[in-house]
Amino acid sequence: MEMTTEENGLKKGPWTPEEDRMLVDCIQKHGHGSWKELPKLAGLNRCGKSCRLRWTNYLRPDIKRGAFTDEEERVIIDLHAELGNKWSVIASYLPGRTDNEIKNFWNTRLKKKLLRNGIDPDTHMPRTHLDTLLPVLPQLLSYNSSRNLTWEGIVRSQEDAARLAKVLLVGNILQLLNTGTTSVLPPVAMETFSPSLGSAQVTNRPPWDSHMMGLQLERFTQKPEFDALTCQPSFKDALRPVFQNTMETNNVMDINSNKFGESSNMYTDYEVPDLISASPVCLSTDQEPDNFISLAEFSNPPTTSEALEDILMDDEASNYYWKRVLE
DNA sequence: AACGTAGCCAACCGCCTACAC
DNA sequence: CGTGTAGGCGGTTGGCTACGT
Repeated sequence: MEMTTEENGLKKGPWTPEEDRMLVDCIQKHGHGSWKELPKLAGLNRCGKSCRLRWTNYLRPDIKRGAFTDEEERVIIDLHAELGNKWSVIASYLPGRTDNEIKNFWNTRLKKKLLRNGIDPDTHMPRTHLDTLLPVLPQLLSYNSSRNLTWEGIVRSQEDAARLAKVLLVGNILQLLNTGTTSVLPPVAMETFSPSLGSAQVTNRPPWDSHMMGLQLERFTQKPEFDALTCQPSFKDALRPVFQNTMETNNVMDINSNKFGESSNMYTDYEVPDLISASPVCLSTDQEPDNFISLAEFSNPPTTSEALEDILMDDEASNYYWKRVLE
């Protein structure tokens, strides 16, 4: 690898084992009180900043090497949802991991994983339905066009479309209640609709990771009786029965508490699922990518998407709640 | 075998903040 | 209070490697 040298004569680029040894020796002898003075003390032709970075990100004895565990992954996702790109703060919750390492892990893997799961990595909220549906549109089209649709099939597709519209609307209502903005992706797996849509090999997941779902529900339940935007009675009353069970059974983070991270089990109370397969018919076990999760994982513990499914699948209940919502 | 591409990660860059003077 | 400097932080780059064509 080519060695680069700055105009001031200081070396840049990758560190050699010899340089590493000199730096470690020096810090063990003298500590690193002044990073500016350290290179001279160590006999290194590097700037203090470079030495500090090398030490903190690579040579420090308490650095934890190796792949991130699932637990660490969950912590990072949840902390990022709370803190954003505060890598140094996030690193403080993960002993032995550096901010740089976490940042790289986030940018190269977690971000993509969340995107695949339909979650916007910046907001930790579901991506827009267009973002989500467009990638699978060709599959949906090719699947349906590959069949000779009978009238029954056509009607079925219409039903699918109606169900999809309902899901989108529920998602938008939820987001409106929570953030005052709309545009949200369909929060349930495609197989919810019908086999005609469910056969598409699409990366589905619950609408939000469990943690965020907890926040959503918490906010949801703490909404004032009247909607702040419309000064009308909130939709929550109409929807509350649907979520009651979920709210009672799920552990949710107390967003009013500043004790984030103090609970020893707060990261084990829920799972951040990966992806679920769109259709057991379509995907055999050995075909499933490792980032897919089973439907069983998806449905336990109960989530809002289950509640949504209840709305959608139970026609009587559906009619009742939708009547309430639309009134 | 050669080439192209994507993923990964160490290291650098530039900006911000705290602090000393 | 203004200025200079060191340290810290997040964003970005560039090289290495693995994999696909």
